[in-house]
Amino acid sequence: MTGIRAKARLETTNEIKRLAREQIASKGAANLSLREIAREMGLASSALYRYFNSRDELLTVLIIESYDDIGNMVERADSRCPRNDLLGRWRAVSQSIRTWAIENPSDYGLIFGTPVPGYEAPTDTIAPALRYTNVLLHLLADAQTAGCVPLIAVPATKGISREYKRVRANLEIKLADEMILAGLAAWAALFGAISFELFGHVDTVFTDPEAHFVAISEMLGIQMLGIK
Amino acid sequence: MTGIRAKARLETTNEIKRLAREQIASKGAANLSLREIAREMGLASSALYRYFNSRDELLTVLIIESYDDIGNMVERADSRCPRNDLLGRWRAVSQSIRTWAIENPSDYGLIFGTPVPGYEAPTDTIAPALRYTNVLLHLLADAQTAGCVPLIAVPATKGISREYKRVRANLEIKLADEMILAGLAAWAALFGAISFELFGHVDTVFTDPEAHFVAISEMLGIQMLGIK
DNA sequence: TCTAAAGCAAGAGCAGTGCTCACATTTTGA
DNA sequence: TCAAAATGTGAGCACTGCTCTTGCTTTAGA
Repeated sequence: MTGIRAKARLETTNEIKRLAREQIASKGAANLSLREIAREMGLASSALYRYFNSRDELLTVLIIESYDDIGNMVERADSRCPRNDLLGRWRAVSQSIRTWAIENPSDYGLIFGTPVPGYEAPTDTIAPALRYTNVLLHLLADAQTAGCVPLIAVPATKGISREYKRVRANLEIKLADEMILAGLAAWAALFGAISFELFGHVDTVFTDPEAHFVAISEMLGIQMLGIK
Repeated sequence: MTGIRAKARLETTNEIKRLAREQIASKGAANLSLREIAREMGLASSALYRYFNSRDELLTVLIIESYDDIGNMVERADSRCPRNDLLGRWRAVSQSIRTWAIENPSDYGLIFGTPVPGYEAPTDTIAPALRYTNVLLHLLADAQTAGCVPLIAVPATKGISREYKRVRANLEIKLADEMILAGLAAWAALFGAISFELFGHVDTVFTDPEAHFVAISEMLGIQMLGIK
């Protein structure tokens, strides 16, 4: 039997992660201190290295868990809506992304903020990071199937059709040019708005950032799904 | 005469800032090390504190300079256009922001990326941070005066009119609700698109990110200025 | 059941960080 | 000329991540 020790190891590992999350929430990911965790647990700092090889490894584990978290969240938000209620699905998806971002600001910063030079996100993070994007892609595909046409057409600029042909090839979903443009623009606006809010560029302007976010999301949905 | 010393002080200050920018570009703002700067300059680390009271103060100065830099750029781009060529001004403004971001990626990251943990932006940064935003605001005001109405109206969501009333009061420019929403949404989309491009979220998809950016900007201009 | 191996914890130690302070030295301006 | 202000030094404090040796305890196999 691998009894006592295995169980203790699991508990210790979880306790480390729990305290790490607490620290990240209160003082930011960059100020995560292994020594402080050890102190709080009544351990020698060196003992932690039996459980995580480095500070970065601990961070990576937490990040992956978060990615799966947002993936789950977005997928569930989407699937709770009737499949033909496209605007409702868009609302649910955009709202769930913002909620997650606000609840996990440091994770959001790690994913969508300034890349840390030298820190290479391990390949383990790529797959979970794509889950929420796929939700949008399927939403766009369903919209196109339902006959939706974005309100604003693709402006005639050189090179665009060639670029979007490449996108279509990569994505394996045959989206029209205007749908690609509308989708990417909405995506950019969504994360732009969240970044502004989270990184403190609008906090002097708004008292109720959620109301503003909802309005933006609403507008994007109308444009993207071609609702008049 | 305040000769030799004043000149030397200016040179030393500039050298510190130069090396700091170098470090930020290569290792990220979070890993900016005053001791390393001192080492590279052949100074005692304590000597740097004659020029900047703290690491945070150095960061603040760099941030303010960056804000002024982008502010200048955007203001000049705008002023080079005929005042009544609204779409032309929007094109110039959005294009100049992207250009600046690409030419100064680490400065862009410093301002619009993940905030440096523990760093609290002092009030000195507010004024320069508003310069580039004011350009957009005046553009919106001119558009409204010219009779432009955004293509997509404000969706009826609770709290929005109250929020935008506050915005109007703060900004001293009487913009209609739909103009505020359209402007802020365009603003968010712009910086969202640039962040995606700069922080490496689309580099596997596009070979010509500029073409895509122009298309987005074009679409936003049409929506915002109500061009049919 | 006894024993060798593997797992775990401790504590000293290294190299790094921001920052302070007492102390010299140099330049300035009255 | 001479005191005051500006500048640079080096030691030192409290903190960090991480390594390594040492000793103890649980585990698994003969």
